[in-house]
Amino acid sequence: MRERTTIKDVAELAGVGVATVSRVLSGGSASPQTRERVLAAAAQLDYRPSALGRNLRKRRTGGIGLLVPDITDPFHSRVADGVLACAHSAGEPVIMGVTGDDPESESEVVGMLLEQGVDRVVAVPSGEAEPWAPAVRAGLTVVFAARRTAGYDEIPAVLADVRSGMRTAVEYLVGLGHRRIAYLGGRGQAEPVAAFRDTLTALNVPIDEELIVFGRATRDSAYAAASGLFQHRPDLTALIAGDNMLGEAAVLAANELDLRVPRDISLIMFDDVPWAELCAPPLTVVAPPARDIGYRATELVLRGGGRRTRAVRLPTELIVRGSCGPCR
Amino acid sequence: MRERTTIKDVAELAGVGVATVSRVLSGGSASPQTRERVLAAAAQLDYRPSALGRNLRKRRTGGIGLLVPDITDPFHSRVADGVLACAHSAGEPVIMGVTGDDPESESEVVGMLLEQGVDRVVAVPSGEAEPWAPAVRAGLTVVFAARRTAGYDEIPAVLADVRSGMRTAVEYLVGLGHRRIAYLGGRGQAEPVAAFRDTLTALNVPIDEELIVFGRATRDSAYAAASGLFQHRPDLTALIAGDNMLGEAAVLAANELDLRVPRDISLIMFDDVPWAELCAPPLTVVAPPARDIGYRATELVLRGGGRRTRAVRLPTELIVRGSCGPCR
DNA sequence: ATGAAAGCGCTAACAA
DNA sequence: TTGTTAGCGCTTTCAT
Repeated sequence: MRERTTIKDVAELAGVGVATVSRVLSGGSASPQTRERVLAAAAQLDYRPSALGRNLRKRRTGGIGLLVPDITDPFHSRVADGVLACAHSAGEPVIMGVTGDDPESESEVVGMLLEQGVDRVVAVPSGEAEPWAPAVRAGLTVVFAARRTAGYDEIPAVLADVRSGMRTAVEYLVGLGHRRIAYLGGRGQAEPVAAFRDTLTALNVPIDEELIVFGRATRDSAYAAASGLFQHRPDLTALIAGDNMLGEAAVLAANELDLRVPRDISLIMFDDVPWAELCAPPLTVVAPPARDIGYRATELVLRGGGRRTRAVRLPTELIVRGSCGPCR
Repeated sequence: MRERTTIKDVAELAGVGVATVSRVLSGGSASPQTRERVLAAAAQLDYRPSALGRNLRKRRTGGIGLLVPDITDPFHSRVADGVLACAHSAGEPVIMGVTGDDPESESEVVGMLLEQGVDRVVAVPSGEAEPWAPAVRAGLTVVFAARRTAGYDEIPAVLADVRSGMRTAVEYLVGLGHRRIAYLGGRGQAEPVAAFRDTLTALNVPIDEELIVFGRATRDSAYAAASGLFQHRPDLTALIAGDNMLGEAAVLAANELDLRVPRDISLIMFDDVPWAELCAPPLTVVAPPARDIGYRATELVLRGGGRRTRAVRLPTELIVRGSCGPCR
């Protein structure tokens, strides 16, 4: 790296003091003359103020931290995209880390963020509480996106309204005549299951515990769970997958077992992804506003976390395509 | 943000000078006694050295910049994942920005990186040259990933070996009896088209310029291009799509026009994505090692760009699934 | 082996 | 309006 141009160089070339340069560049008062000279010098030297020096001095690091379980997951990548977009328009750099949904790794990343002096972070948390202790102890502003973590109810969160999304989905299926509906969920997410149960109850459909199944956060585990469900319970007529990976597993398993969709089994997936339209038949989904979640979470963190905001819930949308049919 | 614990606090509590703390924490020499005391104090105060202070002092910002056109694109998200993984294991934070493949936006992001004092960047460039002028002028180490930009041949790049990938794909198709093969590419990518032409020539298949078509970087444009191709040239028997978005468009357009794959048209897509297996029929693809590209590019940038490395090409893999059949 | 002191590039008080 | 100066938290000579 070549020697960096500093404020001193600019001051020298412009024949003024460093403070004047600083003032001019941050829009402070200066005589038109001086301002001119400083600007010219800065331009000539291609000067860029060092965020390092500035932040050190201001005792606050700019920038916002972004933490997602897996950037290759289309849902999380859309959340990230929203965060990036908002941060960009606010002129804030974003420091990103992936956790793999592993609390240990999450701790590391939080530590890294702390070390970097980042004082605002948007995170899709693993759900474990411990990794966040150092962050709150250090007093940084965190906003959770898409999920929250038990024990930190005071940390604001921007979430999809899964309750209403689940209600819509289940009502749709029940309206089609289905009664033996399975829910294939991810681990550690209490809310969707609760909503699933509640809706069933509200509609007077008996809850069959065997039809509530969880996969861990790997493709194989998801596939195993879906496949197991289909094989053990051939009486099943509909399935709701809790995220796109689970949905993918369900489609794959159904294909593999020669189940016809929607004749043999109706499928609904939480999360809308490009391939949902490409499937045969195209998948009916509950679409969460992933990008908005990221965007709004970032707005919130930029505003300092919003004193009284606990959680904002963004509506989901049921997109009916071809994967659900009347109960056989 | 609460008052940060500084090296001074630790020194005070341990009853030593700040220099000693610094030394101990960075593995310098110290008497076992002192070391003990310092470590204890640091632990008690939950001290984390500020990267800000350190970097300012060392006159080099740690961290590596990452620049992709679109983080929601599965290819780029895998590249990003590779970068993140490598950076993580090297203990380097990554500052990320998206460009939307827009040179103007790219310039902005590069400027932001420069301002942050980042001195190493991995980028999937838009292809335009101007945005990179400030970066090379400032002397930062850049490594391109997946693409390069004309005019900056001295900047090392980690690429998929599209030439050989293209050769494999075309040979496979020709082996199946196809002769009217279309190529649907993205704008501004010269290499794949050239490889397409060369392979055709080498195999004595006449080149039909009408069958070489480009879409811009939007879904609509890609769809229009694919659809137009199918409609204007019903004699077409095979199509190669240059990336996953183009492939998606091709599948969609084929469905829409009731073309049966592979009976009416054989399809090969560059890039392997989860939905390729979900399609009916599953898509035959040329899989580029996206994650590796990111990983290797990061290794390279960490090594300082490798004095004499110009380009490293990683092999692709033809994955035969069900979207290609014998020529009708 | 350890501490004192000099900055790294910047901004904010304070003077002039 | 402008310049001088004192740090922000850290590492690194240079003495001790």
